[in-house]
Amino acid sequence: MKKSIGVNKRDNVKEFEQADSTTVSVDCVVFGYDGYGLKVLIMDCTMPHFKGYDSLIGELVLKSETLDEAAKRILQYWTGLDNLYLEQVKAFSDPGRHPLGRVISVAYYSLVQIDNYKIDPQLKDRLRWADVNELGQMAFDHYDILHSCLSTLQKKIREKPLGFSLLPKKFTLIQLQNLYESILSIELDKRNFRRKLTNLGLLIDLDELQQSVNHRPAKLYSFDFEKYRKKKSKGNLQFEI
Amino acid sequence: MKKSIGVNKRDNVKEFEQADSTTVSVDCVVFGYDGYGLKVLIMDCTMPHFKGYDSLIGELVLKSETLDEAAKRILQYWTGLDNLYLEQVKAFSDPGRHPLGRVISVAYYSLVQIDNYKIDPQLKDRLRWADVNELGQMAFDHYDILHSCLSTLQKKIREKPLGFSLLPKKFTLIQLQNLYESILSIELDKRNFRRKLTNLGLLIDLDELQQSVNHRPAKLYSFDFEKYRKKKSKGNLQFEI
DNA sequence: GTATCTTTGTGTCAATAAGACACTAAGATA
DNA sequence: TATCTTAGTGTCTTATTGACACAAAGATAC
Repeated sequence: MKKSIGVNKRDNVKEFEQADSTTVSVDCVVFGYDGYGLKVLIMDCTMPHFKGYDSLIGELVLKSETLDEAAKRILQYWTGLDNLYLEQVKAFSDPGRHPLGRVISVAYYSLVQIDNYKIDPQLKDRLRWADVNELGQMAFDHYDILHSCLSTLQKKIREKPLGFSLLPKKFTLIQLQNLYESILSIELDKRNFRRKLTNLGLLIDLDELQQSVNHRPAKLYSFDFEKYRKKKSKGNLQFEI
Repeated sequence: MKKSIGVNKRDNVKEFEQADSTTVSVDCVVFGYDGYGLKVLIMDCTMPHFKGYDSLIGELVLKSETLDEAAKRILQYWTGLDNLYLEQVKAFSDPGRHPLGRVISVAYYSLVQIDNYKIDPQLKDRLRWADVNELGQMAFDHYDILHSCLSTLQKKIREKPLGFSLLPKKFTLIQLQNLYESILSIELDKRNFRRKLTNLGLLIDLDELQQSVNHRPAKLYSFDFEKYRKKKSKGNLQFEI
């Protein structure tokens, strides 16, 4: 092995200027939950190579912005929503992943309260909520990106209170349980689940009942984000489901 | 909000061709453990802006390779080592992070058995093992990158058998415990730690004793990676420390 | 070869957490 | 008022975690 130069490229300003340059994009997996299953916001791809294929929401990154800022901008543009939970997952970099040339894409996922959100009418022929399990082949490597984000979500939702970003502010314990069951594809015991949740001490009992159901209405709760932050900063908390 | 175009940039070939392009690099946090503390392989930065600063091992990414390939190439170049544990952590993208222009850097960390590895004599005036805690200001945003990788390591080492990639193939239980204690900055109970490890059933008792210690020598073990893979694929395993 | 030194290696009990399990209570509707 | 549907609750068993102290093995010095 030769160390012929003894400097790495970064050290060398000239080599830097001649460096391979790349296009960078952000692709965003927008998850939503409608009470029945986990949904993803899917776009109809119009690019010639993948015309008609399902794709994620994504755009190229500008030189002047961070990736987080790009992801926020893209979400704002396509959903009109702001202040969503947003997390970087992984960079995808197969040189052949984009038919027009080298594009490295950084994947994010984000969580939306699906009930509070209506797809912009101007975009409604290009955007739809798809069931996670219904999606097969997609444009680019978006299927891989989606499933990579899904496994990250499955892991993180057990360690952090992400589930509450997918539910309405007021929710029932059964809705919460169903959410976990459908995201994790497991069954949970109702009583043990409730014991765990109430022992956490982070749910606020709103003393309100569910409306317009044709059976016994369930009690409504909300999640105490403030208390969660406090407990977490004091270090005496491990949220785990 | 205007949806004036109704297509995102990716769909549009012309816009793609005019897109902002970026330089992408990989920075690698190479962790090692010498029996006393967690070490990082540090390079002496020669770039004018950061002359003499500590930096991580990094290079620009080529157009023809994936990020994983770039990371492997960089590690191979600087350490001569191959087949190291390697994991992508996060992309760093502050537009001002590199003084020569826009460079997005993707951080990796990797694990080295420090005893099996000698720094190439040709590089030994530029490379050194530094104690994680001794490092302060570094070139670029490498201090942030280092600590981001460190927290990922701290989390992952409790869920996956990464510790064994930092130890010699034959190790004692006390070495293993010390490793966990110094990476996690916690104290562990000797008996409880051993109970947990032996209950995992993944250690091979080599029926050998430590050599050249001036006290009672400890028994040597090795980790049964094969059994780990089997158990993991059958799903009846949660490695957790 | 005996004494001393250093580090290794081991077991139990109490407290806490997790898992399994079935019926009554509440409100809606006919 | 009866019936339907879903909500909400408690106990027992088993598994896991945490706290804790001393004898055993080999190295070394005399």
